[in-house]
Amino acid sequence: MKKTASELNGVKEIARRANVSIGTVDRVMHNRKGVSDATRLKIEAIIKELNFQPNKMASLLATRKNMNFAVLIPAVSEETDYWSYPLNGINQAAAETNQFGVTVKPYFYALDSKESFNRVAEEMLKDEPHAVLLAPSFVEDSQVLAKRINELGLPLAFINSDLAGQDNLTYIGPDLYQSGRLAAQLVSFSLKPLDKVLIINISADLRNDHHLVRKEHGFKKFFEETRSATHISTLNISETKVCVVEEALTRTLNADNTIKAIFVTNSRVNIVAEILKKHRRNDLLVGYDFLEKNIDYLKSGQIKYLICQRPKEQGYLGIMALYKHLYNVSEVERFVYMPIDIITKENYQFYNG
Amino acid sequence: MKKTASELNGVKEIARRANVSIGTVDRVMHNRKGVSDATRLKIEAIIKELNFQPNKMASLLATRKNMNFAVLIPAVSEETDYWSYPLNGINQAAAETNQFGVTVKPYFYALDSKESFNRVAEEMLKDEPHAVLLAPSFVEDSQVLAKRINELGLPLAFINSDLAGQDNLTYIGPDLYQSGRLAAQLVSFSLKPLDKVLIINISADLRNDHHLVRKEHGFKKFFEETRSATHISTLNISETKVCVVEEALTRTLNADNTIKAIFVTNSRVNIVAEILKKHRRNDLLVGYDFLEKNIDYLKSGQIKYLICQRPKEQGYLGIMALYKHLYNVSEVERFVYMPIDIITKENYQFYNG
DNA sequence: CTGAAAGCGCTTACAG
DNA sequence: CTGAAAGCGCTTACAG
Repeated sequence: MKKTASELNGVKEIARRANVSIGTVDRVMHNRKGVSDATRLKIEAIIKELNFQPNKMASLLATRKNMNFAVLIPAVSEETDYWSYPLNGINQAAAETNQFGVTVKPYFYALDSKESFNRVAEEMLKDEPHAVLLAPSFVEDSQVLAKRINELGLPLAFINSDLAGQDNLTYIGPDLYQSGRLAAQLVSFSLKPLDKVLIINISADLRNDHHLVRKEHGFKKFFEETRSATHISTLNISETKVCVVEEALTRTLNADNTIKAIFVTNSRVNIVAEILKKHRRNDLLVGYDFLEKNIDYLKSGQIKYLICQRPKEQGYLGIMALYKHLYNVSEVERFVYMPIDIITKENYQFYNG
Repeated sequence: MKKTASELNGVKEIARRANVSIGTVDRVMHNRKGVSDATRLKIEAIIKELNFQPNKMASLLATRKNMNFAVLIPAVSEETDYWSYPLNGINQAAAETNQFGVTVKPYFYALDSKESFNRVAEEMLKDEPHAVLLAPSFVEDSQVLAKRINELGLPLAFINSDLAGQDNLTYIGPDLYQSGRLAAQLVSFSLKPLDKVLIINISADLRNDHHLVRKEHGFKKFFEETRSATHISTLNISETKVCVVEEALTRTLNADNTIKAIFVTNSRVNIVAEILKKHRRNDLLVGYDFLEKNIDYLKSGQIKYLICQRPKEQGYLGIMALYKHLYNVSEVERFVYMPIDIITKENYQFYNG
């Protein structure tokens, strides 16, 4: 059944009105060269007049576009299953974009090894992806990598932590300062007048872990601004072994028995929980991340609050950002800050990570 | 450029292997009748062997499927902008599914009028939608409507509150009992030994507002289970006017000056906040929902915690569920419980509603 | 019960 | 610089 001229759809209708072939319309739509200014202008005017949006599905079908996205993130380790959550989100996005020809390939590096990071990055680049999702660790090495990716003209999305001065498409992750403030507020709600607060930073590489510093800063700032007289001290521990943490922590707690609340600036809060439990203490303990170990202590009451920043959603949104950019679905925001979630014993069941 | 026989794609390859035409393959794929058992079996075997998934985009393009989804939700009112959040989510989903031929049309009813609910429902049915997203109010009227929608064979998704015994595709919303428990836990973290707690239910239709009952129940249960000696009383107020609430509240608070914490079981917590502010009280106040008025009192410190259940995401997921079902994208879960979010002065900025 | 052909709306060589 | 034709993978009448 033929259509009357006036009810043609899409490119055909435009071609009819402009008195050209659909091939030429296509050329103008995609700013390809080889079209006279006169026809180009004429066609552009008609496109504008009709507010024409090309049919994405037809276009995808005709191009049989196939894109592979590389994902460079830490491997799930013995110590932490944190990275399984972003990976879940990434896989979900992969499943949803698969029908549009997207293939997602993850490359895992060891969180404690620069060598592994660089080796795996090389591997990834060799596979010539069309876009990269990166969780940057090792600031300098990540910067070098980001530069190379930029030079290749590939869209680059960061999750989990940002890298200043890079030409990346988007950053999707937490606002660390504000999460520290939130932790402080939660502590403040339960604190009695003379209680003291202890901040604990646990990291094998304290100097380079600017994450912890930003959280600590937010935490302290909250108490400053509320003109609280609460005494706050900081304990830095540069090893992640339980016995080392235990020794340092015990010494500190024994020296001052008015410490009633403890803020651990990362997911290692479970180490502190284990120690407090052993010593039958019941301090107000606040830490980070929806890890199995941490949830266990949440259930037992040893940890009161966990602060989480939707790691799964970060992964999901990271892939979707690349997809939306490359398939012209919509504009992508340069900064996407995750909501800061508070998890307790009474709501962890419904949290998806 | 012709392909060699062995690298045909999709239906063509299957047709070639089965020695039939692609039309017949299509019939089998969609379980249409008019195919001999022999050919059907042969084709099904090949489909299985190849693990063949038809190309969605091609299929969509060929069918030029156009679907209109009806959305029946309360209108945003003077009193509350709550329903603007689900609507945002719905609009976002509408934008994303639009390219697949989905049109979403919202129908708004007045939250306080059964008559309006039923009138607007009729309007909606007259437009003959292909699927319905419903936020049920007025239990009985909603049940009647749900039955009719079922009889029409239309997929039906509920958001915000469930309706028992209906043949709906999915329910996406909160677990009210658990949110009450969470409120109790938050209160308990700040409570001193002899402090008393007041629960306030404010609703023009207290008897039918089973929402409030479930939250209250969860709240009390938490204290029971933790074998707390905390005294908890309930104040029911069947009018939503500030002066009425003020009178009842003032009387209660004057009668017992050991009340230090107040749990308002719905979004009307801002009314209580206003009154407490006027009386220069600083009780620990916990309530529901990310409304502008509530956020204002969160900022001023009058409200300590707001419990929210992602209204925007409920709307978004509701539309996506209908879409996934009708376009065979994936299975839809029968129950989707939202995470229970805790909002305070220090994290509301990053909450999207 | 089955096949051949036209079509969905866009893209891509190819020819001129 | 431009057009005609074939094709993406699936669906839909129509004919037999």
